[in-house]
Amino acid sequence: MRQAAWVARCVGRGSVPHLSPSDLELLAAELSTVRFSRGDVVFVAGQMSTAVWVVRSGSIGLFAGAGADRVILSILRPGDLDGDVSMLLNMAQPYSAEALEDSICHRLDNELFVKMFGQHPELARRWLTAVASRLATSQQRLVDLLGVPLAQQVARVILDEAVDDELPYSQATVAALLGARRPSVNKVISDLQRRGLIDVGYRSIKVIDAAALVAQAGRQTAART
Amino acid sequence: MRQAAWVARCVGRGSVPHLSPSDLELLAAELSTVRFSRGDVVFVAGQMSTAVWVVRSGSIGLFAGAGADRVILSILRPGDLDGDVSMLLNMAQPYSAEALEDSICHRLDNELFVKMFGQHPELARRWLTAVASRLATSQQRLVDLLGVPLAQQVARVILDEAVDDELPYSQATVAALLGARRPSVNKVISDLQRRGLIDVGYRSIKVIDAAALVAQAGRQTAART
DNA sequence: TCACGAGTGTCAGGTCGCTGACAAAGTCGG
DNA sequence: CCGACTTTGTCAGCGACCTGACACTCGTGA
Repeated sequence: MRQAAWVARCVGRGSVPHLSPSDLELLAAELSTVRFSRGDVVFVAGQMSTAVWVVRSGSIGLFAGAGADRVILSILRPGDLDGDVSMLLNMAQPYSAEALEDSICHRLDNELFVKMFGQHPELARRWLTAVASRLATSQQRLVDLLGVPLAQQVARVILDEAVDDELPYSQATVAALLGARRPSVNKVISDLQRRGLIDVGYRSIKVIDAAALVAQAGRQTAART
Repeated sequence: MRQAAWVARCVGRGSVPHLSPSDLELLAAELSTVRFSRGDVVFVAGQMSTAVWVVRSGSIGLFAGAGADRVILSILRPGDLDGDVSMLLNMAQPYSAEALEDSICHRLDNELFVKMFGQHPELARRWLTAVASRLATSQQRLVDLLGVPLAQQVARVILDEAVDDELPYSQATVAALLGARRPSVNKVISDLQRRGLIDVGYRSIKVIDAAALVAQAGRQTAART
């Protein structure tokens, strides 16, 4: 029950509208909760999606490619959902999903998801907002990576992905986020540590001097013609 | 009138549902048509979006960054729409839009757009599909660019953006699509031409041997764990 | 039809990031 | 508390891509 309310809150972050008690019952009936340990696979690329996932805690990485060229498209955090797009477009999952930390997710069967959002326009609107927000994020990622030296890419990804000024991922994970190689990323990270901008631990990066990191990231504030 | 029907067809490509005659009247009342010459600016990054644009003909490039680091996030083609995301998220335009060819666009004021889609659920659903489709495309672009050698990136972009086996853009534009520099891209293109895969002209690339280009692009067919 | 701007072709030199490898340090289950 | 595994730190060599430049060709508008 409480889970259903939480899902309703999270779809379309920041918005406030609630579900009615009857909605909650409807949701809770089909809503299942699944725990994943770090490294567990949530779904695999190439399969048709049968359910929509909502992250409750932890973080889930979306992986594309294989072997050394495996790349992380995005990291899902609590409140994020996935599987809806490939369901909507009736396509196979274009990426695999894997827990980057011990995580808890909710699973909604496709049919239920569609029914729910078909019946409740204001919920559908928040869904639309959620998808739009992911699109904006994905495009921002393109801007952050295209034609930018690795030192800046690393700074940007640290700033973007850090929660409470901490990044609980291995440097190999950071490299996969950038489509770069671990030794190259390590060189940048070591340099940032020596300069006192971050603190590096085992599978952990902590932000010490956020302002300096922002300078390092060197984002354009405005894009002039 | 005919314009309004066209917009209804295009939102959410491939779907067939029509608007009712009254919808058409409603749309046509506020729908304006604007012509752009190559190089004309449609909207500028940093501004709040006041309207949603639908491309009727030609192509519109979405640019981020400034000067030599200007990068193309996406190329809008007939049927594509833009401006809706930043309206929905109530944010400033994160990129500028500029005509890459002589183009014709339709403009819908935000208010009308919201009203239309609020009143017509099946239209709203196709809008959702359109946004989801753009998200999938944006993510595919990340996969196509991250950690991939330039020779493959160029082949992929030619295959993806070509219409009728032709790409009517300058090599500088192709370079901006990749976040790479023109001389580097030119080297790859010259090589492809020498090998007979493409034909290069003034502001034009034609695909000759699509199969060989696909091989050159070297995309992973499936992503294994 | 001529001049100018836009686009293409090319190059030498420099730098950045990759390759492949190895040692050292941290973590965790048994 | 030990051994296996994961993660970090580092390096030399190399290749890919960038920098900045210049000549040449193609359109286009006066």
